[in-house]
Amino acid sequence: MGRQPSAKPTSFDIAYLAGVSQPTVSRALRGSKSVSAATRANIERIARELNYTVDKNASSLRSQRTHTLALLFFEDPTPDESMINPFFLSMLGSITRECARRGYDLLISFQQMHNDWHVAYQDSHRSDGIILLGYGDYQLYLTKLEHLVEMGTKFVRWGSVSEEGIGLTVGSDNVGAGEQAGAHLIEIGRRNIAFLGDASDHAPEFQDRYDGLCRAMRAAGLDPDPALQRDAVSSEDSGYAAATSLLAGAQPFDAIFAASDLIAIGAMRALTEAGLRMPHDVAIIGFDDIPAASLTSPTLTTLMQDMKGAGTLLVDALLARIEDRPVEQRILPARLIRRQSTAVQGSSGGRLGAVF
Amino acid sequence: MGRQPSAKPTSFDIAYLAGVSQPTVSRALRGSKSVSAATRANIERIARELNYTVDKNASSLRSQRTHTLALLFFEDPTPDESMINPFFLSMLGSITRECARRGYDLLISFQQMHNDWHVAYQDSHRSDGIILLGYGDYQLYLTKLEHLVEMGTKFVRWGSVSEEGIGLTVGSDNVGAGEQAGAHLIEIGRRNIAFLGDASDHAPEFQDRYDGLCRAMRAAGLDPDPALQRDAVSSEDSGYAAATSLLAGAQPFDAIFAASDLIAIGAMRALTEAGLRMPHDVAIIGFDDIPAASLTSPTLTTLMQDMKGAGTLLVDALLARIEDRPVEQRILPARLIRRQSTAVQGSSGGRLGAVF
DNA sequence: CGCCATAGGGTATACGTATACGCATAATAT
DNA sequence: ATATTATGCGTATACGTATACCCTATGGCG
Repeated sequence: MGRQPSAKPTSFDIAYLAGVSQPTVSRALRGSKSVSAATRANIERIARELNYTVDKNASSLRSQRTHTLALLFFEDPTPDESMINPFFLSMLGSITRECARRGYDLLISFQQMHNDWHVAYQDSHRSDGIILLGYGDYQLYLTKLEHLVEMGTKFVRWGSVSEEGIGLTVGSDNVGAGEQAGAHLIEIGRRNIAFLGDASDHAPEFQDRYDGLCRAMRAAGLDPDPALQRDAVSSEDSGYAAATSLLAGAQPFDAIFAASDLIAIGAMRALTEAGLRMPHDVAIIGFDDIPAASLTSPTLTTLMQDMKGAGTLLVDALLARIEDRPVEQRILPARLIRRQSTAVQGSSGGRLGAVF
Repeated sequence: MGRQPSAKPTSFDIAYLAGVSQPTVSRALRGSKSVSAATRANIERIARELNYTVDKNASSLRSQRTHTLALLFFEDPTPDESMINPFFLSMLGSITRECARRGYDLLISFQQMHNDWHVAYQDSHRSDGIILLGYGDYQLYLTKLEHLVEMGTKFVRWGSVSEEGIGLTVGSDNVGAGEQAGAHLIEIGRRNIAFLGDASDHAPEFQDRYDGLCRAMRAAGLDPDPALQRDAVSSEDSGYAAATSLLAGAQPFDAIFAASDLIAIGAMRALTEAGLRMPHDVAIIGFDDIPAASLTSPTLTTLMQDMKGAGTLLVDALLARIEDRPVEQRILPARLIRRQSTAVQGSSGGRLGAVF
C-alpha cells in the first residue's frame, strides 16, 4: 500500500488541487490564450508535481488528431527477410528525431509489397499521416497510392521527384547525382561506362540516375551504350549477378556506375573474382554512402544522399499537408564522396594509365 | 460529393445495418462467445464492406489497453548523431514483425541517455510496455530502471542476463560466446590475447564477454594478462583508439578479441596503419556479425547473435509480463562465424607460422 | 408442468479529454 | 453613465468503444 502509485492522475485531479474546473486545466496545458498567466503557472506546477501527463487516447479520441505519424517500409519480398536496406535504416534515425522534436509519435510497420493493403488503411486510422519508404517495384504500388489518395489519407513518400507522381514526394536529385557520377568517371578518363540498376519505369529513381549518367556522357561527346546497362534491384546478390552478366557480354567497359552501394558491393565481388583490379581496370561508383562503403576494398566512391535532411523534410512536408498548408515537392542534393574505387593518378590516363 | 468517403464508419453504423445494438458489434468483432455464429458472420461481412476498423483511441481509452509496445533506443550521446548501432537496427526488423504477428503496434523513440526520463514515462502511457535497447553506460540508467519498476511499468530489456539485474532481461550468452572466441583463438595457436571493450560494470555485456575469454584461457592453462585489456565503447573510433593504445604498450600480443564488430573494425584500421598483417601477425575476432563484417579486409571472424530470435523473445517476454504470466530470463546462444581474420593454415603455428 | 440454467443480446454507463456555449466581471468606448 | 466588448472561466456534452448488468426466450430436467 504505502506509496501507492495513486493510479494515474487525471485532469480532474489536478483541477481539484488547483481549485479550477477540468476544462481550464485542459486549456492551460494546451496553451489556450483564454487562461490567465497566474492560473496557468499554478496548473503547470501542480501537473509537474503529480507527474501528470495528458492521456493520449482520450485526447486523440476527442480531438480526432492522433499526433502520431506512421512509417511504412515497403520491401521487395526477399528470401532473407531480416535484411533491410541500410540506407532507409539511417533515415529512420532522423525521422524519429524530427517527429520527437515536433511532438509526434512514430509508429512503425514493415510491409511486404504483396501483402494486404488493408494494413496501410488501418495505419491511416492510427495516425495523422503516413510516410512511405522503400525501393521496389513501383508499378506494383501505384494503384495502392491511388487508393490512398481516394480515401483522403495524408501521406508523403520518398522517391523520384522528377516524374509526375501521385501524391507528395521528397527525394534526392537523382538526375543531378547521376550527372555528377558520370562527370567524375569521365574526368578520370573513362569512356565506356556501364550502369547497373533497373532502368525501366518500375524504378523511377534508378532510371533518373541512369538518365543523369547519359546526360553527362552526351555532354562530353560520348554515346551511352545500351548494351552496357544491366537491370538490378538493390541487393548485393543482384549486383553480383548483373556484373557477372556484364562480364559475360561482348562490350568492353572501364567503369561502372551502380545504382546503389549494395549493387556496387556485389559487383565488386564479381569483378574481384574475375581477376579485375579496381580502379585500375574498372572504376566503380555506388550510391547512398552506407557505412559499408568505406570498408570495402578498395573503398567505394559513392554519392551520399542527405539522410538527415531527408528525414526532416519528409516530416515537415507531411505535417504541412496534414495541416493543409501549401507544400511543394522538395529535392535534396547529393554529394560525391571520392574514395579509392575511382582514385587514379592524374586526371586522364584511362585504362592504360598505370597506377604507380 | 459523389463517392464521399462517408466519414469514418463507427460501430453504430454497422450495428444499424446489421440490425443489432452497438455492443453486439463490439462483442462480435472481439470474438466474444456470447454472440451467435450467424450474427457474427453477418457483422463481419458488413464491417468488411464498409472498410470499418475499430477506433484505436476509443478502444484503448475504454479498455485501458493500448495494444502498442514502445521501443526505446538508448544511445550514448555521440557527436555524429545519425550513427546508430547496426546491430540494434537489425533487431528492429524482427521486433516489428513479431509485434505485427501478435497484433501489436510498435512505437519508436530514440533517446539520448542524458535526456529527461520523463519522456519514457509518457511512453508508458501510450503503450502497454517498453522494450529497452542500447549499449551505453549502464550505471547511468540503473536508477531510471528502478524508477520504472517503482511505477509498475512493464518492460523488458536487452542486455546481460547473468548479472542480478533489475527487471526482466533477454540477452545473448555473452560468457559462452567469449569462451568460444577464446577457444578458437587458442585453437589456432594464439597465446597472448588482448581484449578491447569496457571491462567495468558500466558495460555488463562486455564484461561477460571478457569473463568468457578469461575462462577459456584458464581452461587452456593460460593466464589472462590485464595489461592486454583496453576499454572501448562500441564505435569504430573507440576501437581505433584502444588498439593504438595497445600497440603503444609494452606487452606483445598475437590476437585480439573485440567486444563488438565496430570496435574490431576500428582496431583493424589501427593495425593496418601500423603495418601489421592479419591474421598473420594478429588474429582478430569481433562480435555481432554486422553486415560490414564480411566486407572488411580481411573479412572478420565474429560471433553472431541471434537477432531474429532476440526480437521474438523480447516481444514474447514483454507480452507475458503484461499479461501477468510467469516469465523467466532467457538466454540466446551465439554462433562463431569463421572468416579470414582468424584463418591460419593448420591448427598451430601461432605468430611464427608463415601463411604461404 | 413448473423451475432453473443457458444462450443471445439489449441498456446504461465509464474511459479522460477537448470544445461549443454561456455567464459573470472588468475594461473600454460613446 | 450606459452600451459594448474582451477576459477568464464554468457547464454541458461529444468522441467511439468495452463492459457490467439485466432481460427474454428457449430447452432440459425432475
